[in-house]
Amino acid sequence: MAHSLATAPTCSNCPIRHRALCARCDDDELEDLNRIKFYRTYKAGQTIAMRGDALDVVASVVSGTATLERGIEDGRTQMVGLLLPSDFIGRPGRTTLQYDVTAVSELTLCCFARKPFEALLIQIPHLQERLLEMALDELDAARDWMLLLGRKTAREKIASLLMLMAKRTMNPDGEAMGTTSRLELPISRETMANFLGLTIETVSRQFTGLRKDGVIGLDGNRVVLIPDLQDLLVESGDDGDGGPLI
Amino acid sequence: MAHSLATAPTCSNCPIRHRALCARCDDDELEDLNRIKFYRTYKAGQTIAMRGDALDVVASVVSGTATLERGIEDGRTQMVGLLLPSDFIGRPGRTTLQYDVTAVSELTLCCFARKPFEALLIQIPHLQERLLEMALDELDAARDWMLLLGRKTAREKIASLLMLMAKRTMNPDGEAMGTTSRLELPISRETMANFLGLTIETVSRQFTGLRKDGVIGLDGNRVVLIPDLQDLLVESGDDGDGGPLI
DNA sequence: CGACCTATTGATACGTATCAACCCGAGTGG
DNA sequence: CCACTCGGGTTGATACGTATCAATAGGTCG
Repeated sequence: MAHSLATAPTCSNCPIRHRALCARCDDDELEDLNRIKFYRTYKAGQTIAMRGDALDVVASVVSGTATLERGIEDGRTQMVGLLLPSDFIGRPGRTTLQYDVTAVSELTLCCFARKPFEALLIQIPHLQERLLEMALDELDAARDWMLLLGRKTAREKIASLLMLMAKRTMNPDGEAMGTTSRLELPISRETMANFLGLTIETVSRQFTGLRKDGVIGLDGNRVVLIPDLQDLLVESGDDGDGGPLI
Repeated sequence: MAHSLATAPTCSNCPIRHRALCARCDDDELEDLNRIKFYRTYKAGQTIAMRGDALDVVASVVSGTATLERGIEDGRTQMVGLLLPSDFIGRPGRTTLQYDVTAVSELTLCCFARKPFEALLIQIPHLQERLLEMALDELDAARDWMLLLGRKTAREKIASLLMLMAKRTMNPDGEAMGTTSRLELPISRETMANFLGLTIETVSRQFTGLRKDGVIGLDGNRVVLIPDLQDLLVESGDDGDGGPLI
């Protein structure tokens, strides 16, 4: 299971201080959170919690990547969320978990017991405001994903996923047009397939298709080279105007 | 465009008083909301707002049905939300709309100008709490829909949609097992197709398939008879345990 | 009555799933 | 050091499900 970190970093130099749940909190409020927080770490591939489990802690992702998944009996599963640093796990007012949560890389969580957390939520409006904002952002992302799942072709799905990761990974204006971007994939082909509502084989075929057409280059299994982001954007089926896929 | 109601009903006998945004508000808080609210009505088929429009009002659905849709240039569209009475339109802190909103039946909205609404949101914690709860519920619904779009067959999709509507429409324990349930569809085949990520033809074929197999009966285009809800549940691919699709 | 809209049904095409073989790099143990 | 295995990935042949194109039916409205 999870083991605690040797030393608990302080909130003030926390890497997700300004993007996570606590983004709007002032120093006093941060101190309230600090008193009840504790860390947990997980290894890649480890199950964090399963659907139906009692939900007695909520947490923020500090570092690493986790997935939210939903499945049916016969084995089919669909990923419904990708949790990156600063994302939040759990929901106040609900006592059981709705999804399977899995670490896909080494993962560190900043945890709070649910009861005291809910108390703080009432006490600190900044917390509630930020949580609302984050929930609405996730809702937008989920809805964009619905368009992808319902209406896009396999090739468009892959291109969309690559665009999504590229936008999140790369420095905002780092790679200008003309420059080849280098994208390190944080997830396996199987995870991508679950994310996109495809099979592993189809994912693999689309990768080779995009490579043969010169849209991307491959350097091993986990590195994608993107000569021209605009080309990839066209393949994704999205229009440029701050379209879907935040 | 929209025309105002002749008389503005009072909040206290509002049909969505206890399920909408204002569910947790006490009488004083309700009065604050009441002062800034106004009604708008739309006809079936009418466009309420389009993606990119300035979002200067937010609203609750009082009666009728509306849809939230997202599209790509080439004409493909995917419905990302079905708005029923008590559901909320718009989000605080954002000034432009992300989706196309359309009335699919005669529709009445209880509207608030965004600015004064955001002020009330800070002033009335009950409002913020409820909005958070509703956003998280919608997020769960969106994620369940992702499983449907990504992994279910056409037949399962139709069965799931019918189960969803049946659960929302029928009185909780009204139709017990053994009784044939009667379900009036609020949406056309085309709307269903957009919702499920299918074409009209496929929707139609699945309806006749389910009918030939005795899972449902059809009485005209808009009425479905369900001899045994359990049979339909099996077809939907969901397990019984308070599964997906609220 | 004809025009029109929604829904149904049929024939066929196409995209992705499925089943199966193979490749490759990393461990592992003889 | 090499043979072995194992997991992840790629590639191929084929099946199946849904989209597409096209024609028809039924209802409503002018």
